[in-house]
Amino acid sequence: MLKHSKQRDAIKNFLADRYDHPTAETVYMNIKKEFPNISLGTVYRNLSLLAEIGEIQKLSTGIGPDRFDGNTAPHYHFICNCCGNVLDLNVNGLEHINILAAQDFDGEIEGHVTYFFGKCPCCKANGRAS
Amino acid sequence: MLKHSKQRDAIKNFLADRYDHPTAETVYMNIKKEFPNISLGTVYRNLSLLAEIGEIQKLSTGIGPDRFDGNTAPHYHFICNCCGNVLDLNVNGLEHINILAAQDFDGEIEGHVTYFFGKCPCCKANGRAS
DNA sequence: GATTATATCAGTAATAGTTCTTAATATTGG
DNA sequence: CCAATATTAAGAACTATTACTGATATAATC
Repeated sequence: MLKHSKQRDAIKNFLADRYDHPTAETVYMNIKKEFPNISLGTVYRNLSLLAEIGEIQKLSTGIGPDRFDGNTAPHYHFICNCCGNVLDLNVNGLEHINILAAQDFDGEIEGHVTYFFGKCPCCKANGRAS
Repeated sequence: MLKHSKQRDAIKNFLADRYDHPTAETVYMNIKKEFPNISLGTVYRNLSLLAEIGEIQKLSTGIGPDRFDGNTAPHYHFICNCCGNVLDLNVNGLEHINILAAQDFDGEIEGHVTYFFGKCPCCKANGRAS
């Protein structure tokens, strides 16, 4: 049974307003402005809980700490090899790749996770190296 | 300047013979049979080094520790939601998804990482739940 | 509204996975 | 063979995350 909590609300609302996929640490630092006594453990617990019930998305990019996304609409993510920023990426026509994957596979494909890597618009414009 | 090392060779050869994507810990346990004094740090350092120069692949699935794959030929990976095993998956027609991703994107897509999730053939056959 | 059950909390300790440091050893170019 | 230096083993340190604790907040029941 799930009880209401101000801390959890604040975490969810904070993520809903951002598009930069903050880490647990960043969420913690920011929620602290509103709840000076909140603990990092509470932030982690609620982020995990929210991700589990599908109200936020957890991004495990393999580079640094996990990141969180308040946007639950289906979309993909791009990670800049150069500056490390994580950007939203709308990619059409990728829905079918589960079917492609299932072609020669005896198990059951239920979903996939894809991260794109490269140079973000900013780093590309400034000629920075990957 | 890269010097030759027996330990690194052993790690690379070990991975070349396996198709189960072992973790650093598993590599360590096995190499220990041949080099009883090898240290876990050495295993980690060489795995990172080998991945960096492209002689093995590092898999950061977001679930548990990183895994390593001696097969450098392009292929995808499947993670069983049920038993956690990581399987190789050959998926045709996925080469173009970088182009799809680049469509509405001002940066530069250099690559992607995709993990498929679901029920492996074994868990499916045994009717296990995800 | 008071009572009760329990989910959540803050604070902190503990863990997992990985990287770093150090002094000794192994490899290679000259 | 010798000097230069990459690599090693051992263990400390570090980062990210989870677990434990007793206290507090929330919601259901009386």
